[in-house]
Amino acid sequence: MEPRQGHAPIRARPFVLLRPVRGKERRMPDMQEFVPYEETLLYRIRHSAAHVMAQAVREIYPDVRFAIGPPIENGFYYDFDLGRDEAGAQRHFTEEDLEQIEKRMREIIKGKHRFAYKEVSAEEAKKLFTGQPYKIELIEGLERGEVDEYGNEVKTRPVISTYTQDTFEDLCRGPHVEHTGQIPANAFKLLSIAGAYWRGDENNPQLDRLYGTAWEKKEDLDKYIELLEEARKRDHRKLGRDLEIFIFDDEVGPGLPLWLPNGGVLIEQLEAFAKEVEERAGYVRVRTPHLTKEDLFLRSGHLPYYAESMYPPMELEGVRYYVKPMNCPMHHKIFGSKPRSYRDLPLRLAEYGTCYRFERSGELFGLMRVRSMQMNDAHIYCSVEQFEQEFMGVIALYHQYFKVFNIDRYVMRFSTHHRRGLGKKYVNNEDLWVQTEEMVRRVMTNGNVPFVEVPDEAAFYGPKIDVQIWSATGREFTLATNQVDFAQPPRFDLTYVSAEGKDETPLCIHRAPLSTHERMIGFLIEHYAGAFPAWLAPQQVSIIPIADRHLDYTRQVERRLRDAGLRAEVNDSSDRMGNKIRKAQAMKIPYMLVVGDREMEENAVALRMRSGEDRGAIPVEEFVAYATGVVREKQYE
RNA sequence: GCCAUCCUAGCUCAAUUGGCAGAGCAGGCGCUUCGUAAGCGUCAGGUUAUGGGUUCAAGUCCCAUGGAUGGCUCCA
Repeated sequence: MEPRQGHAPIRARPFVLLRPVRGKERRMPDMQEFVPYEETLLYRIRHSAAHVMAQAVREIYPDVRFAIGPPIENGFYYDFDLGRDEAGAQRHFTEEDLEQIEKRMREIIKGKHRFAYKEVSAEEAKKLFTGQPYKIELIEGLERGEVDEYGNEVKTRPVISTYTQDTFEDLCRGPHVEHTGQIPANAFKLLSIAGAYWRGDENNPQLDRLYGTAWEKKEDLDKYIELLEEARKRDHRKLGRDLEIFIFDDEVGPGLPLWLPNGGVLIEQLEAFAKEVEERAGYVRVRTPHLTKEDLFLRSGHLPYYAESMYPPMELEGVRYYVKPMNCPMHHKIFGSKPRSYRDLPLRLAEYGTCYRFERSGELFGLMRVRSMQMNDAHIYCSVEQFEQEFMGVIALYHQYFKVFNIDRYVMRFSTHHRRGLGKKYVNNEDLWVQTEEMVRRVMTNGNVPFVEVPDEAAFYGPKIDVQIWSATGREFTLATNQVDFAQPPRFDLTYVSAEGKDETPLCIHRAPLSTHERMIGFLIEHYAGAFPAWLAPQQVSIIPIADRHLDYTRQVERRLRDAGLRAEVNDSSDRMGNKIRKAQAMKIPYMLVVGDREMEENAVALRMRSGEDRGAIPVEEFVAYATGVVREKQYE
């Protein structure tokens, strides 16, 4: 996969990058780059552009109230509260405002106004920002020395400072460029208007956020715009439709994908692969229903924590049933279905389970975030002594899969609990949290697996290792997950008899290395830009007769390839050869076999690769051996 | 769910800003039988997302609903 961005200095230290500041700030780290973003010129340019934008906004909306305006990856934003109009309705920016603001920003830049730094006392600061409630709140936070502008805790009491350029003074710790003239007037652009909650809390008022991008020079801006366009072409939502992999239908409902035949092939191939790998790794397959009684989810502890993301229950003969949002409780039931001995452990129950989760409408995102999904799920029941080996076994599976898919742009995130969530987001047993987290930390460290630790991202029943990936358009998702569960086995009274003849409670590892079909395929479409390796490609071979007299022969070739297990089809349309090739290319079919008089004569086919490479005529049997080999070995050409 | 924007044929997009809904690609049919990314012709395809309103007249203006997109929030 191409680096998403190779030309901009970005934050390098994962701990800085992935600090839990939410949203856009989290990004794929580039391990090659060691200059902290905060220390780059680009950071100053973007930060300064945000201030200039704020000044321009105030000139249009004099009674605007300012929130915060930091540099971010690729640009900057500023949050504003435009107040209410005469009718009492909240005012918002319009598209025309954007143009006007951008124009005004260029004028301010031309003025070469100095950015003047000033330290102030909290008292002075509050006086300076009279009538600016958000700034006052920030100052009070700084005064108490508790939180920074994002609401994150800080250790030391910071200095309160302001920067002034031209007529505009803003609460700010910098740094900035020396004067507005150092912001390249032709290398920035305002991008969009968005709503954003004050301090990222949906219970707070929603502000108007203006996003902009800024670069050191125009060519960088142009490159960035081009990059965005390239990303759009790679977007699985576009490719999914063009390549006829899946659709969404209004009448079916949002977040409920319909898999077209091509998508069906992808699913079948992934499942066959998973089955093969899991069987070798000692998993056994189970199958469980889509529905269960409410009691099961009360027992598992899901209902009190996650009822909001579950579809509402249906009541039948006085009993409430839920569509399952996960498979674990049923697997627990299978574990508990008979007495277990330590000799049964580890027991690895696998199922590509079909789950339904109610995601709020605005949270849906193509295949990456859906309401119906099929998980590459399994639950491993093991003793504490077996934990390390089992946990590492799962990490090894990840690596095995990722190697086959050539996935290398990811971050393993160690998601731990946070004290403030105990009893709410998390099972209330801090000792067990600390203990299992230490266990995972040790296992990962011993196994030499790089990871970043992020507090307050755990599952409600235990810590986990998530594999974080980025969509073509830059959104972060958890692809695979490997979770420790110390809470559910006791809730289900799961036990096994130890060698000493005592009842012990097993640990449970929840794992989904291949994610869900939805997210995995969404990711793979973008990862391969639709050009799947042959083993996954919905159609592997397009057989192209040059003229109708070659039709019979191509049908024989088709028969031979299908017998060999290849997904091949003759293009028998009245198109000319060139157009048949063009259509096969558009569908990103790995192999095109052109057949004319010469090939027919020699029982051969002329092999054209998806890359455009012409490999010339080869015997049919040679192609069969070659293609089946590539498929068998899951090679990516 | 919240804020903003958008919704015209399967896809990509037009329609002189309130005055006869159109093109390319894709599809059907016919002709063409061709050597590595677009052969020619022809036909069909639409209650302009849905419902209501304003108007002599609505794809265009207003309201509601649905869906999508960019963010925010959320993400077991």
